[in-house]
Amino acid sequence: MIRVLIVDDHEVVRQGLRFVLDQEDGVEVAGECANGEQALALTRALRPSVMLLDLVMPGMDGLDVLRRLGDDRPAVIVLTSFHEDERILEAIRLGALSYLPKTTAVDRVVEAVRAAAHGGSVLEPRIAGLLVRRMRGERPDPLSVLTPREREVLTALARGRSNVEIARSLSLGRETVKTHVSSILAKLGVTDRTQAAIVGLQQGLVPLDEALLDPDG
Amino acid sequence: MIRVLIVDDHEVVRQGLRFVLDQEDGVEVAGECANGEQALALTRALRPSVMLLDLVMPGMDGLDVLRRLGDDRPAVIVLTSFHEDERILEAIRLGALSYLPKTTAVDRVVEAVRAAAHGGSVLEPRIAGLLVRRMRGERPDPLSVLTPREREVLTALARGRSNVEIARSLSLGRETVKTHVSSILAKLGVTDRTQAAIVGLQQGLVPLDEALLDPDG
DNA sequence: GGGACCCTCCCCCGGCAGAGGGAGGGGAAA
DNA sequence: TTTCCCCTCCCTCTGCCGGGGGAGGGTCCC
Repeated sequence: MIRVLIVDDHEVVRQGLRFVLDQEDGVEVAGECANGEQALALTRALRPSVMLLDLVMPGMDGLDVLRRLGDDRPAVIVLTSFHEDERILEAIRLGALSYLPKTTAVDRVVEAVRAAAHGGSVLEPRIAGLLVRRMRGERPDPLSVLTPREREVLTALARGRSNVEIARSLSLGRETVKTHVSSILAKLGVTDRTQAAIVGLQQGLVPLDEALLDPDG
Repeated sequence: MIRVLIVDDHEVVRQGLRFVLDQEDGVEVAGECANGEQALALTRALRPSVMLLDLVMPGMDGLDVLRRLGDDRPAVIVLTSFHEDERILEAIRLGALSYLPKTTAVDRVVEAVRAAAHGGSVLEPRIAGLLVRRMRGERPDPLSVLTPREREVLTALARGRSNVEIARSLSLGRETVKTHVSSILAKLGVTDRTQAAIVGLQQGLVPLDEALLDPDG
C-alpha cells in the first residue's frame, strides 16, 4: 500500500488529488496539509511513502521542506504551477524525484506516485530536456551567456532606463553602454531594448514591482 | 438546479471542483473544459447558469473569454492563482461577479456558486478592499485613464512589439500606432515604450511568462 | 609572447521613436 | 445641433537607438 501525503495550500487541489488517488488500488492518502511546517510534522507522524509537494506556499515553501526533510524521507513529487527553471532544478537537486506542472493530466500524477514508490521518476518532456541540456553543460539560463558588466546593464535596462541614464549611473560613456546593449541584444536573440528588458524581468533580474523605482529606493 | 461550467487548464483542479460541487444539493456540473475556445463553445451548447473560470490558460485566456461572452452570459466566477491587481480589476470590469484565489476554502467556492446564481458576489477581503480603495480614488488605477484602443496597444507593447508589428497585428497605420503610443506615454507619465511596457506588465495586462511569445496572442 | 575575452570608447549611418501640430469621421451626450 | 471624445491618418523634426565597423588596454592562460 502506497501511503501519500498531500502538501498544497490550495484546498481545491488537495480535494482533487485526494479524490483521484483514493480511486486507485494500492494507494491511500495518509494525510494532507497546507504548509511546510505541517508537512514536516506529518511526515514524522504518518511516515508516508510518497509526498506530493507544492512549491509555492505561504511561510515555509516547498524548497524549504525539501531542505529540512531528514534522510529517512518519503519519495517527493513536486507538483506546482511554478515554472521558473532554476526552482525546478533546485527542487531536483534537493532530492525531488518527479517534477510535474499542475497542468499535468491526472493519469500522469498517478503514474508518478506509483513510480515514486519504487524510486522512479516521471518528468514532463520539457523538464527532462532541461535536465539533459544541463547534463551536457548547456545553460538553460539565457543570462548565463552575459558578462557581469552586461548583466549590470541589462538590470538597468529592465528598470526602464535609457542609455544615457545607464551611462551616468555606471559612470560610463554613452558609447560603451551602446556596445553592451548591442551584445546583450545579440546574445539574448532579441531585437530591441524593450524585449531585452522583458527577458531581464522574466529571469528575475529585477523584481517586477521595483522595475520603475529609483535605484536607491 | 444551478448548472456549472468549469473552465480550467489544470485537470486536478477540475476534478477537485467537480467532486466538491457534485456533493452539493441543487448544483450540478454541466461540463468542463481546459481552454477559452471550448469555454465559449460549451457556453453556447450547454447554457450553464454559472461559469467557474480560470484566468491563466494557454491560448485564449480567461479575460479573452470574458470579452467574447455575449450578453446572454452565465454568471462568471473567476477562480485563479493569479494575483495581479490589474487583472483582477479588469476581470471585474469585464463582468466577473466573484474573484476567488485558488487558495480559497472550498466552502467559499460553493458559496460563490450559489451567490452567483442570484447575481451575488463573493469576494476575498483583500479584493473587496481593493475595490473600495479604488472607489475612493485612493490609488487611481493607472490604466483606467486609457481608452480601450490604447489598452490594446499597451498590451502589444508589453509583449515587446515594435510600432510596425503592432500596426500590422491591429490592421492600423504606423502613424496611428505612434499616436496611441504617444498618448499612452503621456497618460502613464513615462518617457519611453520600455517603461510603458513595464507598467503594462506590472498591471498584469500580459502575464510575464507570455510576454515574448507568438504574435497573435 | 600570442590568444582569447572583457571593458572601454570612437566613427558612420539608416531608421525607428517620440514630440508637436493638423485634420477628418463617427458616436454619444448635452 | 453643437460639443466632446475617440479613432484614424498625415507631416515635420529632433534625437536616440541599433548595426557595423575599428581600436586600445586590461587580465588570464597556454
